[in-house]
Amino acid sequence: MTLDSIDQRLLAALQKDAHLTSQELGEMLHLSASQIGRRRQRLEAEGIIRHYAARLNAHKLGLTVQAFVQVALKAHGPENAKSFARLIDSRPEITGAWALTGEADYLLRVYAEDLSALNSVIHDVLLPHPAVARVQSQIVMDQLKADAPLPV
Amino acid sequence: MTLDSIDQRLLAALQKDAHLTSQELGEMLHLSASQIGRRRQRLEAEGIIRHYAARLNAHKLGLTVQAFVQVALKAHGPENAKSFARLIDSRPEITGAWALTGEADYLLRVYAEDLSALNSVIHDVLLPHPAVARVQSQIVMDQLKADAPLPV
DNA sequence: GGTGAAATCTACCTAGG
DNA sequence: CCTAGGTAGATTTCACC
Repeated sequence: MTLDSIDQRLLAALQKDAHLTSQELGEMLHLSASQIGRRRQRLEAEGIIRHYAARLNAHKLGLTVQAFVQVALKAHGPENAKSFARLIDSRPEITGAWALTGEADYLLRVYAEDLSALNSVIHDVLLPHPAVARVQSQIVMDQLKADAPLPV
Repeated sequence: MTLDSIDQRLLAALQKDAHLTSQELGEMLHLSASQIGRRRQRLEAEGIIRHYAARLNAHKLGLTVQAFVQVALKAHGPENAKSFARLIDSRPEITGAWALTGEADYLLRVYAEDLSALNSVIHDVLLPHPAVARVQSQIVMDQLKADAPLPV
């Protein structure tokens, strides 16, 4: 359960490149490949490593517009919240959604092919939903850092 | 360069689980393992697949607080922006940073062990920086969706 | 689309503190 | 008793056909 310094460096390395072999990791961390494999299995079994994922280049997929959308709901009841959560789940272009403290209820991270597609998400998906009171979107002009590894 | 339906399903699958073997993917997509391997290599070479990364459980790492911080800079010059970008780069607890249209200049995604650690980032890291005019933080109360796969 | 050599993973075994 | 290192069989990848 407790992570020693080798676990921490192992997690840092696997967050940068999940395809590093136990051999390579062993050389980096001065440990045998078999021990690396055992530690990795333990970290997976404990759920500290949730899964391994391919990271794609959004621009090369044609997703040239990225935006954050703040959404306020009409009433703060569990009914509205559940209905809104189902909407979020159903839209693949919404890749992140968080309930926040403060004035706006939710923050959404949205990818779109162009500005018109982004506006379509706002006007044809979010605003027509009965639980949604108002939305405000801000377009990403520059991405200084994105989905960086968690500090370990 | 252009993606057919198999490429799209391949990318969707690899975003969910980067450790799927060519054999398994071939069975899912009704294609031979060698063809899957070739397509994967092509997608990597074209940069559509940027890399493979382990995804960790923030809570199990002790990072129980997550927040979004809006930052306004004092002046809109390249000097201030560069200096601020260096600050962002140097802080591992800031895992995302975007320059946005609208009133606030930047949106930061921050992980911290507790509220006091989050406040330390705001008061000891961000506010003392000469380029920073003001910050406003909103804590994540509920994560409906996080780092979902890109739509392909 | 298929094949085979090389690399990799994983379960098991042994040694040392 | 727990952690580290080594080994063999099964699996996977990848260059070639």
